[in-house]
Amino acid sequence: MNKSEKNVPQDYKKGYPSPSLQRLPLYLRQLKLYQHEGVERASCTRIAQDLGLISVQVRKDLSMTGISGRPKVGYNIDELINRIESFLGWDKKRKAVLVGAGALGGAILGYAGFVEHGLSICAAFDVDKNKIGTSIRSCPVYSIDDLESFVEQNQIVIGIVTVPQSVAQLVADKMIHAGIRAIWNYSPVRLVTPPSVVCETVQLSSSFAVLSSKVKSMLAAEKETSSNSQSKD
Amino acid sequence: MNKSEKNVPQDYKKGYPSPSLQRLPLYLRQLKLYQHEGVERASCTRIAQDLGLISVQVRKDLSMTGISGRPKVGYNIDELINRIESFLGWDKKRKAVLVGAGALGGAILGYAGFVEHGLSICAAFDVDKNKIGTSIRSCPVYSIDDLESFVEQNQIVIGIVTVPQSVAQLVADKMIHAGIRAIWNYSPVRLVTPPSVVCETVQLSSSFAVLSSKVKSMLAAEKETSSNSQSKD
DNA sequence: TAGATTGTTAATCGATTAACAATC
DNA sequence: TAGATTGTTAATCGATTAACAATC
Repeated sequence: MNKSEKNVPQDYKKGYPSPSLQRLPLYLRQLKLYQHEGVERASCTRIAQDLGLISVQVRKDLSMTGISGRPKVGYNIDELINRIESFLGWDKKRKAVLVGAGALGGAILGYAGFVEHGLSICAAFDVDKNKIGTSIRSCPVYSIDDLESFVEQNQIVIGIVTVPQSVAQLVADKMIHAGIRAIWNYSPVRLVTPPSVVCETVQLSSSFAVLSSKVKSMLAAEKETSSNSQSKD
Repeated sequence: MNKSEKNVPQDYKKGYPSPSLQRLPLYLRQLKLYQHEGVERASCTRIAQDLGLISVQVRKDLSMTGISGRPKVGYNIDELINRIESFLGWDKKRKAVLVGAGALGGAILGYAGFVEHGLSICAAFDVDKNKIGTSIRSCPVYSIDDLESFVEQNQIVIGIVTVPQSVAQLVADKMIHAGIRAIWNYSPVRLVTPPSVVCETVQLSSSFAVLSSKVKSMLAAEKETSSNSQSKD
């Protein structure tokens, strides 16, 4: 086996359907609500109802995790939570660094939810001398020059990119060179990464595009209705 | 026509495919790069190549906007940019308010990209007395008690929810009551809204779930490879 | 003209949903 | 038992991709 990995396919295993993966956190949150209420079991019917989905979809999604439920009864909530968390690897701590200690970086550092999902952001890095040496939300901010040694010494797996787009690829390259294995990219740049490094990009504007389209359709529909039955090609 | 709107369907018009809508900002960004380079025309082949897509998909997506290109030549970049922007309504200013002036709210206020997309955040609202009266990124922060009158007086269309989940529905209700027509929800709560108010939720953890799954598959594949050909059911 | 490209219809693929047997 | 539910196979739906004619 050699390190230049020629035959690593884009999908390491077979890959699970992305829409299903994206729904898992929804289930997890809902199940924790039930747990908090002291409920012990949940059926797909109930989960689906509470999340505005249909039960067969919930069942199929949950089956990814290998859970097995009991007819008429449903799933054991504690077990289901454990299954989802271990399926996503959220039961294990994954060490991460964040590069770009601006407003967006600060928001991610401050979002407690990610900690619950096993994400442990050990340090932030920036070029701004006013930030270097300080702490943001009890996370130390270091110089970008120290990124490589920090990643190596602390066996960091995940790199979070929250820098301006002009330097996003540069930062990613530094991360890759330092031995990072996964990049969570909040910049709009399509990062180039080797096949041995996975990458997931959060497109902040894509959600706004969907909202904008809905708004436009809504306003258009209203205009049409108000100018009664006056059709316009 | 009465205000209780019984027959407003979830999809006002017919609704465009969400995956296509989400790709439009990618095209827009790439086209602006070309424009910046002084290029006048772009083909789908080129756009697709630069974005890691295939040309027929780009062509189909762009056709939503009603653009027409010239065989062998491609599309006029200026025109295409205009088409995409007007298709999404990004050529018009949409007034918005943001409720929850925390770290996430601050990041959204600071993200210049949204301004370019016609989003004009006129004011932020919070309950924290230390924040009320201040400005975040030159956006004034008011008391949540002033939300309703502000929305009415300034004809605000969009409400951005960046509050903790415990109060998300409460805030949404206030927005709806004040006359907001669209909610951009950054809380993990499934907000209940009347059919006359559109809502788009940004699930921050869904992207992390996808990344986590990729990481897990990657690590599993490596383990398998290192423990050579020792298959394990 | 030849060849690159657009625009569109048809085929394919993948995800969602329906149907139904098994089960507690 | 009857009925609600799980688990799974089949059908449907929608998005992607292939094929190809039209065009500059």
